[in-house]
Amino acid sequence: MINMIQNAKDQVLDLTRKAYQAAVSAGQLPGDVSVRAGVEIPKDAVNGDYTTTFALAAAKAMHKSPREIAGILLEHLDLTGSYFASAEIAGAGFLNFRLNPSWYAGVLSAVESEGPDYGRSDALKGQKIMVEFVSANPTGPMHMGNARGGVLGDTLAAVLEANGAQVWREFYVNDAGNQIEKFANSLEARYLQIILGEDAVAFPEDGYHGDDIRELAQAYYDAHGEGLKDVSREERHDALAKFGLERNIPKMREDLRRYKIEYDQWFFESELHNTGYVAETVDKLTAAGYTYEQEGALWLATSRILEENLRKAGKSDKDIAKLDLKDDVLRRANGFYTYFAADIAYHRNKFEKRGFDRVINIWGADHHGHVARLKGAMDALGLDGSGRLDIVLMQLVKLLRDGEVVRMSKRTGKAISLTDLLDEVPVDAARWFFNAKPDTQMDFDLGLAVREDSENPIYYVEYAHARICSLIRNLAGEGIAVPAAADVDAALLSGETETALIKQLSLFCEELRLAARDYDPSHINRYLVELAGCFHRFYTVCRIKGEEDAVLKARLKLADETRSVLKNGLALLGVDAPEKM
RNA sequence: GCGCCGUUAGCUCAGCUGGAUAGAGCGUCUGGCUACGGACCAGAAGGCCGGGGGUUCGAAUCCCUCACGGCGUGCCA
Repeated sequence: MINMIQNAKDQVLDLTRKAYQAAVSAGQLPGDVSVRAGVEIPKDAVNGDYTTTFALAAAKAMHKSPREIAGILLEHLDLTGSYFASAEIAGAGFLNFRLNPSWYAGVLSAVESEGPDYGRSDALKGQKIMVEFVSANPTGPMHMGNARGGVLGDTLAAVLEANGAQVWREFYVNDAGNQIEKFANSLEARYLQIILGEDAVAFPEDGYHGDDIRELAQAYYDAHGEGLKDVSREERHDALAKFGLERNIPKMREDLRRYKIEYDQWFFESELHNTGYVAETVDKLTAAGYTYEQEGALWLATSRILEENLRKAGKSDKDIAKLDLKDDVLRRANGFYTYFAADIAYHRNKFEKRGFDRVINIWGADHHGHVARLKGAMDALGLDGSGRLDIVLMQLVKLLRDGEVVRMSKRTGKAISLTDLLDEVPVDAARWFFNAKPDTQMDFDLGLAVREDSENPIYYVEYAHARICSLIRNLAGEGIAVPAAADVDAALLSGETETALIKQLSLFCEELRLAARDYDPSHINRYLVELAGCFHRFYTVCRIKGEEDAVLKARLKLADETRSVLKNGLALLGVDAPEKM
C-alpha cells in the first residue's frame, strides 16, 4: 500500500513546518503559532504540482501578510533529498512545489510492485461491513430501480473491500407478510380461473396483475393439476406461495448473476418470524420502555426516540414541534407483526447477532421516510443506529430511448424489467452507467448505451486499454518486452503529457479513498475517463516504437502501467478490460 | 403544511468538505496521420454556479431565506 500522493503531501507539510521552525529560530516569525494548513494539488499545473496554504492560514495569527510569510518560509526551505526540485511563492501567498524525477520513479515502482493490488489500502482494515442491496420483493420481476441498486451496492462493496474492509453482500428476501399474502391471493385467483373459467373467479383489486402471475399459476396447474381446488384456503395459499417463491427466487439469483452480482447470503424474512426473533425483539423494545398499547395494537414510540435524537443534535423544541413526528405500529390488532417490526429485528440481527461494525443499505428514495425511524429503533435497542447504520438512498431512473421516455417493454407491455434491460444493453454498459452518484435522478438512454462512438465514455476507456495491449503485442513480436521499473530512467519521462499521465496514475488510491468516503463509486468512472484521456494525449505526442532504447523503455513501461491501472479500475466496476475491440 | 434529495455551459455531470482566471465529456464550429489502433488528438465559441441576504483575507462550497423540480408523509412493503 504505497500512496505517493500522501507521501508527497506529508513531505510538503513536513518541509514547510521545518522551514517555519528555522524561521522562528532566526527570529523572523513568531513561534508557538499552531497553523492548520492544507496541502493541495493545484488544478492548473502552472501553479506547481503541490501547494500549501500555510502562509494564508497563518497570516492572521502572525500579523503579517501571507506573501511576506511565504517569502520567509521560502528562505528557510531545504529541499535536499526530497521529492521536490523547486518551490516558489505565487498568488495570494501560496507556496508551490515542483516534483523531481525521484517522485515519478516512486510512482512507477509502486504500480509495478503492487500490480493488481495497486490502489488498495488498509484504511478500513478490521471493519466488518454489510452491504444489503436490491432486496427486491420475490413476488415478481426486478425493475430499473433494482438494476441501479444492484450495481451501486455491488460496486460499493468492492470499493470498501479495496479499502481493506471485510465486506458481506446480502439480499433480504421478503418472503413473509402482506406482500406474500397478496401474491398468494393473486396466484389463487389465476389458478382457480384456469379450472373454473376467467369469469367465474374475481381477481383481487389490489392483486398483482402481471403475466408472470398467470404463468406461475399455469405452471402449478400443469405440474399438480386441480389438487388445490377443494382444500382449505390456507392450505391453497401456502402451497401456491411456496411454489411461486421457489420459482421466483432462483430466477432472481440467475438474473443477478447475469448482472455479475453474487451474494454472500440470501436472508429470509420468514426465518425471523419462525424463530421468534421478531417477537423477542419487540419484547426487548417493550422492556426498554419504548412501546405502548392502543386500540389493540402495540406501538413503538418513534416520535419520542427521534425527539431525543434531535434534541441531542441541537435542534430547538420549536423545530421539533414543527416536524409532526408519528409513532409506528409494531404488532397489529390482529396479532401479526408489521414489516417495520421484522425490519427492526433484521437489523438487530445484523448488529447484535452477527456483529457487523457497520451496516449499509441501498434503498430507493421512496423509502426515505423509513430511514430515521429504523435508525431510531436501533438506538432504542442500544445498538447505535444513528452512528453505524447508513442508508444510501438512490433516486429514480428515467429510462430513455433516443431522448424519448420509455415506460413499457415492447415485448411484455409491462414496466421494463432488469432482464429486458440486459437483453437490450451489454452488461458492462449497464454497469458503467448505473454506477452514477446515487442522490441524483438519472436518465438512462438505451440508445446511447449501445452506441459505439465517442458519446459513450465506456468505449473511450476500453479503447485506451485495447490500444495499449495492441502496442505491447506488436513490440513483443519484435522481441521487445516491458522493462522493470528499476531499469527505467524516470527523468526521461519529462514531457507534459508524460508527467501528467504519471500523476494521474498516482491519483488512483486517492479516488478509491473518496469513493469509500462518499459511498460513491462513480469517482472511479470519472477517474478512468481522465486516465484514458491522459494516455491518449501522451500517445499522440510521444512515439514509442522506433525511439532510442532508453526512451522506448521508459515510455513502454508507462504505457504498460497505465494498462494495469485501467484494468484494476474496470475490475472494481465489474467491467471487462478488452485486449482487442 | 412538514421532511428528504436536487438546481453549475445547449445536454450529461465534476469541483478534492473554504483557495488562484469555476472545469470535463457530448453537441456546434475549425484544424491534425504515406509512423506504434483516427473508437484518437489540438483549438474556438459557450457561465450573474436557481434568486437574495449573511459568515471572512477568500464562498459554487458553510449558515439563513425564497423560488422551481422529484420523492415521501399508512395497523403497505
